[in-house]
Amino acid sequence: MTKRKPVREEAEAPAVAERESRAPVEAIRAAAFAQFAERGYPVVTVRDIMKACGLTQGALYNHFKSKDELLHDIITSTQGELERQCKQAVAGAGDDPRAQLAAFVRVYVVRHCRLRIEALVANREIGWLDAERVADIRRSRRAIRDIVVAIFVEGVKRGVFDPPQVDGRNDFKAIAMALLDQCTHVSKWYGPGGDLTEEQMANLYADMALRMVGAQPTRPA
Amino acid sequence: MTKRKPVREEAEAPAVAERESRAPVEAIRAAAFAQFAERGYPVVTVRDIMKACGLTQGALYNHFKSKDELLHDIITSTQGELERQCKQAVAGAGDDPRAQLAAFVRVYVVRHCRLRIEALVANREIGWLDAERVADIRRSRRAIRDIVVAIFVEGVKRGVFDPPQVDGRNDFKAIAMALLDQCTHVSKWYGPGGDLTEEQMANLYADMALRMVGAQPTRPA
DNA sequence: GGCCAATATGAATGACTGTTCAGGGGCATC
DNA sequence: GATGCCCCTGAACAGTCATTCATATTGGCC
Repeated sequence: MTKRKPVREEAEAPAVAERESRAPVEAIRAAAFAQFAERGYPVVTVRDIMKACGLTQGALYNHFKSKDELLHDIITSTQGELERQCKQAVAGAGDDPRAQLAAFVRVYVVRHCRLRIEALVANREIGWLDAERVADIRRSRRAIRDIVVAIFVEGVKRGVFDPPQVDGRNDFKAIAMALLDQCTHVSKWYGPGGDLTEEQMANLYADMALRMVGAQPTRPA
Repeated sequence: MTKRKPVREEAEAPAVAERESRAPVEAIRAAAFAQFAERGYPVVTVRDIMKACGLTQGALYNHFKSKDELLHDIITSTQGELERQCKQAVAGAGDDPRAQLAAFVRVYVVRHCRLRIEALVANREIGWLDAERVADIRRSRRAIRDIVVAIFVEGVKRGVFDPPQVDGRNDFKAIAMALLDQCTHVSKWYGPGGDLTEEQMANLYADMALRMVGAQPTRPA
């Protein structure tokens, strides 16, 4: 994307040191990202990445310890941003679990429509990381799932949700996984040239989510 | 699908020649399968696969043209069987679209719980195949989606479904994709050691599916 | 002008890749 | 016993890979 050469910018803007130190790293990140998305981590070579930002293979190791670390770096930043947005959406949705769930799904779906490349890489390439690097990403995913579960719990407590039960018992985790799976994987097939806009997708999925948990109408019809 | 060498079959018990000709091919398939599932197609070597079934790398090429063809063979047989099972489930579910949808989801979910390794490979590794080999797999997936869409259409026509709309219009394809995504990806997280049995998963997902499309209760409560 | 710390280069390293192929065994058939 | 077929072996081939490193270039600072 933004391909920047290490041009020294004369002392002016306050972010001088920052921009200078960030430029090559950012270029590598962006190039790696685009290539991982298109062709997949294991078949993208270090040479490919570096050539795409006008450098040679050796230069990578001035900025990242290894190819693995580069991937990890990319995925964690995407995942962290997703978690942050989800929390923010729920926090800003007021008190009603129905509104919270709708807000959550809306943000989640819009993000996965808009940044579907990022989502794709994060979901598809995670398997190439070694166990310890994968751990904190899994933690973040569990955290997101638990946000959803908490909304379910509160909604049932207040009597505004009536989710499907398994042999008379609730299994919020399974329902949360089903919901997240369906929302996550819009990134696999949604395209802006399709029938629906991001906004329409968000509305549709929020609607389906509320139906899945048997939400009562917000105001008495 | 059934790849059979041009072995002249002597006139005798048909099972003999079949067993003999199938043994090495099947062993390779199974070994490749297990390894692709665990580590991913591009990092599994031909040597790995063949060692796992007690042969050396060269022997692969007595049975498959290339590593690519081996993967393609594995995925198409899985996908074909899935499509067959889905059609059968719907056909055997009687006339009511609600029963058809429930039967479809039940079969689809049970299969993706039970054969989650197969599903995982088929979904994750498909990207390594070249365009022409990928085409018939995509065709099969569209066929499955269209089964679902057809059920939606019929259900709405009969007034037993009331699915969420987008700006007053139906988008059955989007809903079908959402439903299939959520059912497909149980293969990523379901484990027999978890809280629910396959049967309970099937019931839960069938229930959610009916809710998603606003199905009327089957008999007046 | 001289020095320093970053950073880029590109050849070299050593390992691993999918695929080919000449050679050889095992076995049912003549 | 010979023939012919299927199948396997294991070395060889021609690549590609991530990573390292000695060497060079750079701009900022004294």
